[in-house]
Amino acid sequence: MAAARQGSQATLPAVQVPAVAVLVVILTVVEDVLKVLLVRRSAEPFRDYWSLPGGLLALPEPLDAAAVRKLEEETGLADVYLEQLYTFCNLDGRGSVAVTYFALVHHQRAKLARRTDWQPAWFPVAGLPALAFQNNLVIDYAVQRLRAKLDYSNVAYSLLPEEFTLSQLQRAYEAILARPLDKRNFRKRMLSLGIIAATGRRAGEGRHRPDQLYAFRERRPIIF
Amino acid sequence: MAAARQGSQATLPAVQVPAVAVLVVILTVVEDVLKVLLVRRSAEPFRDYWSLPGGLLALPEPLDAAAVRKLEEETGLADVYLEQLYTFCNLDGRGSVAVTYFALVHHQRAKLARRTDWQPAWFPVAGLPALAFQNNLVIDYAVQRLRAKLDYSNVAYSLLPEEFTLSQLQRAYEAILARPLDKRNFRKRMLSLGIIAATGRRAGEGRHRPDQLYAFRERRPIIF
DNA sequence: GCAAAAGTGTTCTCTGTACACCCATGT
DNA sequence: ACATGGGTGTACAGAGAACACTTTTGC
Repeated sequence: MAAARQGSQATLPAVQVPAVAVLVVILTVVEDVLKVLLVRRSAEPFRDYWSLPGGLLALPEPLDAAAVRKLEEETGLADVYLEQLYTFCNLDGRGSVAVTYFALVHHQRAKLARRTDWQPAWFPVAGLPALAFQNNLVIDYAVQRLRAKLDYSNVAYSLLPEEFTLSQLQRAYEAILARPLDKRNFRKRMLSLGIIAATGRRAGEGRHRPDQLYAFRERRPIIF
Repeated sequence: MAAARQGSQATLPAVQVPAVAVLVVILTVVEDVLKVLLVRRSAEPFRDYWSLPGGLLALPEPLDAAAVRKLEEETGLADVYLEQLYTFCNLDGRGSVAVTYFALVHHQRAKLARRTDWQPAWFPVAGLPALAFQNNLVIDYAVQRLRAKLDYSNVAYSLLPEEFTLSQLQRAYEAILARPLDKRNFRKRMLSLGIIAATGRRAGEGRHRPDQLYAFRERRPIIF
């Protein structure tokens, strides 16, 4: 590979050295619907389009740190599941490199930034409008990855409150996978994996039998 | 994320805008040993250390194209399995972003570039010396990914010749996984997956019973 | 005939899936 | 009493893992 001749900065630096963007797909489940956090662009290009939160990487900040910071700026959260997703090329049609991440947050803990410009908001993943910079591609990829990961990891811990009922957990899974799950099989599997444990407390809400509360044994990523 | 103020290019461009490197982990199996292609560096930093082939991304070349080109430059091969691996940050201690790929080649088809400098060579993955730019990390990651993928995809097609025996295939799997496999279970699984088919020809080599030759039905990536 | 590698089946365990009814509470 | 959601068990099918001997060839 020819080294990018960085000595000759004068001529066309934007054409020789690609810009590096960091994008974060922040997902949550609100009322049994999988949603993604988007910000409304207040500048060109794509002014007034919605897009994923992110921006150009400025040294000396490391990639992961930039993703964590962006997540924190939009939601106020730092201690959530976050992983690198994929690195896209030329989403903007100008040769930039976009390193993408995806994060899972509990929507009640997330306090969305309040701004006059670049305001963030939650959007149902199903039925998104066309987004800036082909961000739809990135979101599809993130959802695909999340669906796969639900099956062999405990990442859902990052979507739910500390304590939750098995029904809540199941509804979160169903919202993400977009298909119904069998109640008995779901409970059997969750319990046999040993990743959750009953807390002993009960949630008595609604006019029905009160239900057992559970918590994840580990609030950090575990691969089965 | 603060936009990297690209207007002020004059001062310290190398500090503000990260360099983007593309690295390719080219793996093969030679005589039942998993090997990786490394090139001997002929310039600072890390002169005379071995490192993964790669270089800085120069626009307008897209990321994937750079990886394909690099692979072709080193091995002469273009039609092999190649996928993006992960994007590392700061492997060089100077804040660069390294987008890494991994490729699988059949070592007899690969014609290594012959040069006086930056000469490539195959190295057994087990027992590598310390490489330039923490490249050992990248190789470990690639091997991990390859091991996982063997289990649920047909990527091995890219490691073997057009026709091969089931014993050859099994030895390739064993070399990569670094553990012995049961012959009967291996054959049963490979055949029941329907990804390979007997060609009808036999390989009569050596002083033993001649064996059936097989070929992958599809020489392109398939996920089970 | 012997050395070398090819080829071949059965059993068991575990996991995933399909499936329907009773229970505890609030109103 | 009834409406609402919580909670529970069994049976079947398919996949993976363990395991040993016979066959065909070259020498």
